[in-house]
Amino acid sequence: MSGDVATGATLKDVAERAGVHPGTASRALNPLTQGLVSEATVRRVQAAAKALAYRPNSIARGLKTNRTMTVGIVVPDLSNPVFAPMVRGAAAVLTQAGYSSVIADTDNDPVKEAEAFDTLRSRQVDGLLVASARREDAAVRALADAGVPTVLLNRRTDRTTLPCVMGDDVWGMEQAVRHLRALGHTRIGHLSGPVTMSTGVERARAFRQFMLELGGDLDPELLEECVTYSVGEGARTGRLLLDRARPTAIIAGNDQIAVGLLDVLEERGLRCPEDVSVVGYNDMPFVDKLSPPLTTVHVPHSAIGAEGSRILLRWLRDGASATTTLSLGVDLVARGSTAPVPEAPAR
Amino acid sequence: MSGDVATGATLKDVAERAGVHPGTASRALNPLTQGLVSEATVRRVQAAAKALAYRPNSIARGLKTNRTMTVGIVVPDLSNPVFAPMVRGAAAVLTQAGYSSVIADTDNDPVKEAEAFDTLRSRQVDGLLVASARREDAAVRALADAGVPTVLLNRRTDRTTLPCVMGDDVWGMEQAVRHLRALGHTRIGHLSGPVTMSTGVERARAFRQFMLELGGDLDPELLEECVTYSVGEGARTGRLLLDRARPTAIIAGNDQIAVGLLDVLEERGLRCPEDVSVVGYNDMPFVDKLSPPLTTVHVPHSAIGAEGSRILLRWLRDGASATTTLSLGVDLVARGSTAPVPEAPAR
DNA sequence: GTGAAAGCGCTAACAC
DNA sequence: GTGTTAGCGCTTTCAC
Repeated sequence: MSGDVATGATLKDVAERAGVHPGTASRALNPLTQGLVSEATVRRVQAAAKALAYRPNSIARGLKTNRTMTVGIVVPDLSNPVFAPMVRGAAAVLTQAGYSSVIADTDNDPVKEAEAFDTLRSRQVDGLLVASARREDAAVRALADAGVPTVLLNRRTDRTTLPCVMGDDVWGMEQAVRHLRALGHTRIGHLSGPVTMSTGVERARAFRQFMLELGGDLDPELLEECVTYSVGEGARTGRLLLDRARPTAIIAGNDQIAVGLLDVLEERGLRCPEDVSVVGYNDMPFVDKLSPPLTTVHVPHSAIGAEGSRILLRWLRDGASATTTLSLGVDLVARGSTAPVPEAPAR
Repeated sequence: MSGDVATGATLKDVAERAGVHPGTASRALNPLTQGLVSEATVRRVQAAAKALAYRPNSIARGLKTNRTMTVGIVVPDLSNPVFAPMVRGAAAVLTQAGYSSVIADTDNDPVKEAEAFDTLRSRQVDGLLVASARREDAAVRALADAGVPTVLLNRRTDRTTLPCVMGDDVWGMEQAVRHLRALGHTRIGHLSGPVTMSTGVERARAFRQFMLELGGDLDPELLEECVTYSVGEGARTGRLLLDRARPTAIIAGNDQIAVGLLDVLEERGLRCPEDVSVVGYNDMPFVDKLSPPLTTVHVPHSAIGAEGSRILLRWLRDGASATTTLSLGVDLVARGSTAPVPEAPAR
């Protein structure tokens, strides 16, 4: 018998046992070509396959068909609560369609990202789901130029024709500003995300737009930029902002930044929401359990992964991309960290 | 030229361009066999490879060498903050060693777990990292029987010889009980994890052991079992426990359960930690920001993934498992949810 | 030091 | 309906 225990029986073994040619066995086992084979043979082959615990070697199949039924998923940081659900949503759809998911974590490092693309292409993945794109991303551009089926998740590159699925940042920010304006706030600060990422600039741009439209104070003093999406940066920029301005409310670029800001507020003896209202972005797990529970914009991360996968699957099936940018709906979730503007100015 | 844009040049193309035989090109490109080829040829081949942006087809290599340099990682739920860092830690070590990680999310479903194993073996993964094992797990047993290199993470099966890396549950629980006893608590409840999982029973067993050793009230009234590790189950069992007993402290099977319990405490008008102290388990991200900040046992999930990968890698290299069970150190992190036992009994 | 040739396990075009 | 054949891209004996 060929093949060791872990490797298992080969198609040739099955064919031999069923007394047919390997080609016939192949046809009998493949649902699509099964019709070309007599029913009796199909049964015999299937019985043999079962008896030998035959497990098709999909790698050999891939070599022949030039399709591996594998998709690469590239994320900047899997332990970030934003990306794990995205991967999960993607993997669920892909598995359903018979695809496997190869994961690569770039650790927010452009070099590692490029290496990941290389490795993944070496492995002949049929397509790529990329959540790690920066606005200027040579590696992603190379992917696009090479014609590798690729769908961007959550973040997009500037001037790219690659399909992209993301939360609707403009609508999310509109809801945030509207909510705060409705509570009477005009002095609203913004701790924006990194300018190197589309989410950072697009939310910041939308912030300015709606402050203008909805009549808030568009004071440059109230704007601060985080270098990364992190608690530490939220604290750093929070201090900077509070040092020179007296906002009654602050919108953070994401929930981590908001958490850092909350720490700073406490450190300064400022109460949230009595003195300063805070709005986050993403609605990470358990931010509803913070004190105060965080008002934030809920983004359907799992759906982003799932929809991205569907677009990629369609691309793979039809052989052509649909250059869609899909903006998924987001919802402001009002919780305890926002309240009406205080009578007297803060501090 | 063979191969389309996305597929790229093949080894044959490189050989042609360098004016050598494909076999020679193969040797020239492989660091291990490079010595067999003249330096001049090596340079010519490398130049050709570079010029054609040659990307070795690792799937073809795998077919020949019977190694895919791929590891399957199976988790019950990637969006659970416990497993994402574990996968990340594993992937980092594996990538470093030249392996890719294929992820499978079983959604806590034994059927999906078995299917995942099947798919992964079909794909000829060289080994498996399994974090979804239940105590009785036929699929995992089949893996072990088949001799598939497999390392269990975080949870183990009963009577298995498979190597396993986990946090030291006994030591974690000892610290939890000791901490509470030191604060004067004797009426300590336990909302244990599912009995179907090793972590559930082992923590519960350790709880009983140390309550005995350290002189707590080992009253069956103070014990409750969760069916899943979830906020909902924490709330359900929390209500049950509080309905019939008056603990001054409760140790939860994990942080999610603790969060559910915290909700119930509030719903009953019981203050934490003044009336009831609460201890969680895992130290999920942001439980330090809860109100009160959760005292919990920190488990090094990322290290579990990393160490598990190292054991698997060694197995793959040496061709034999070392049947280790590696218990990684854990640390109780005392925060605001635990306090000295109140003078008057709770409620 | 390099070329020739076989073959990993499978599929697909072509016979019969 | 089923067998035959070729070959996916690579590695690896075996010659020379």
